[in-house]
Amino acid sequence: MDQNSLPPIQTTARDDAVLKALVGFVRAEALQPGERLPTERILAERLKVSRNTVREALTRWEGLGLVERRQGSGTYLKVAVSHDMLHMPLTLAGGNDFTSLMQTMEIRRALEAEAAALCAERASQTDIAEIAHKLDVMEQAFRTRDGMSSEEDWEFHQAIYRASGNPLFEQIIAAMYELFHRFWEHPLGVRDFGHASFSYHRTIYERIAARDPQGARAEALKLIATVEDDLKRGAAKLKLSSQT
Amino acid sequence: MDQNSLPPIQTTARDDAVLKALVGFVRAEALQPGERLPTERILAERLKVSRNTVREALTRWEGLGLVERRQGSGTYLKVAVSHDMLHMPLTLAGGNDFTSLMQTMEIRRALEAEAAALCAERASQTDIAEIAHKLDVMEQAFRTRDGMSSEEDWEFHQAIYRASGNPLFEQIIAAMYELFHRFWEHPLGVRDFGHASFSYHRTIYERIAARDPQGARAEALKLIATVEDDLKRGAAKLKLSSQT
DNA sequence: GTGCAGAAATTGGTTGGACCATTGGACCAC
DNA sequence: GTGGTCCAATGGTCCAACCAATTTCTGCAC
Repeated sequence: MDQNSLPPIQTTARDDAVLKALVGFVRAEALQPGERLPTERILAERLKVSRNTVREALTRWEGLGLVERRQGSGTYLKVAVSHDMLHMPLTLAGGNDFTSLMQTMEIRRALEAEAAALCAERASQTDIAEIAHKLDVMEQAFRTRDGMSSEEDWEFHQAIYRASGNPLFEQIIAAMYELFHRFWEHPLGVRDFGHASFSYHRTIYERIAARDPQGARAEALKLIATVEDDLKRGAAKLKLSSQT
Repeated sequence: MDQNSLPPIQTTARDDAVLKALVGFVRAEALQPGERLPTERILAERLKVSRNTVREALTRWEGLGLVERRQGSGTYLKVAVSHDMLHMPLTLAGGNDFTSLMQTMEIRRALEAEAAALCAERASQTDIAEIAHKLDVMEQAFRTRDGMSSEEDWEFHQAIYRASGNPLFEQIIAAMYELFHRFWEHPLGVRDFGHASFSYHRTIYERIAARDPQGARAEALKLIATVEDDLKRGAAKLKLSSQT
């Protein structure tokens, strides 16, 4: 017998109903990320539920990163929402040692290479222009500030993930990046980090623009390899003892 | 100056504090997944916060899938928690359709290949024996039940992820796999699925046992490719219209 | 008019208390 | 045993008020 043919009955789903209504509202008003949603009090009144229920629903959305709440200001949409969204919350048992750091780099290596290849296959001309622009900005920042271009660097990579046509790349690598940063800016410092990988950004871009998936993948792998080397060298220099 | 050395002061973070305390409680009591947490009323009293605040905190955990609430019964732990968890809520626009499924397959392709390669490099003899065992079980199940070996199949892959030495592979792919199943068992049915990919399991194992990272990666890619083909064919057969 | 300090309104965060709906066990009649 | 009934425990919802951060308005000094 198929278990799915007899799903458990849903007796109460107030807050789910609130979220559904909210999705409808966002659609109807064509709200964009960054815009403010109605007040909790207004929502409660309009939807004929208690403010408490509204808050539980919004808390869930906040936990999923869909909205941001600012006390005294309001609740703001962070990403586009739709009624057929699928949530896949994933919690990682992150460590703070060097081993964990290298583990995030292994994930990033796999995804970065694939994203670059897919991007070379599927990016539109607009996408490529956007990537080129981010590259220019990054190189400019790199020269004027001599190496301190982590923010612009990141934006360049994000543009590639977006152009890959698969939003999961950006989401997963962003999580890795956060884990990465927790460790990296602190014990290692930013110093001359990034010099070695600099030139590969342009070569990746060139392979993408040339519609060469395998080339893009190869260049991305080279870039990640230099980053990993930098990390290993930095960690060795600091005599980190956690690499068991 | 390092921004991390001067974190913004948290004047209100009651519910975060509640969750932190709860992590401590789970650790102290060595609670296992499936066990029941204290009641909301008790938590509120013990932590000297209002029950509403406790509820907001638990709502967040529930949204992240860490905990399950059953009215009239209690709140139950679903997964192991720790204080250095990293939450990575992934959101797919497009829900239950074929596009989302293919997007998860792209992620899996990237990670599966990397995991197989790392496994070939780093697996211990014990790991390899374990993988061989899972492979035998799977092949046995495949022959006796003629294709219905999804459970054993999955265990084989998990053994590889574990032997890669990086737990992130298993965690991330597991999330993808869950979505995969939700779609695959229901609209597509299990039918003759898996026949095409069957032989690659053994070839992957052979490359791993031979310590051949590139070979293992190549075989893993072939396996994923056949799975993707199967999915496309199955979806086409069902005349799914969501592949825009 | 301009600029700025302080008041007032707005908005999310928290509290405490009440009641409802579901669950699961205890108890009872048969 | 079987089936039902009752009851206490527990999560779900509601209300009304107040706190804290933010934004907006107001009015005064210049």
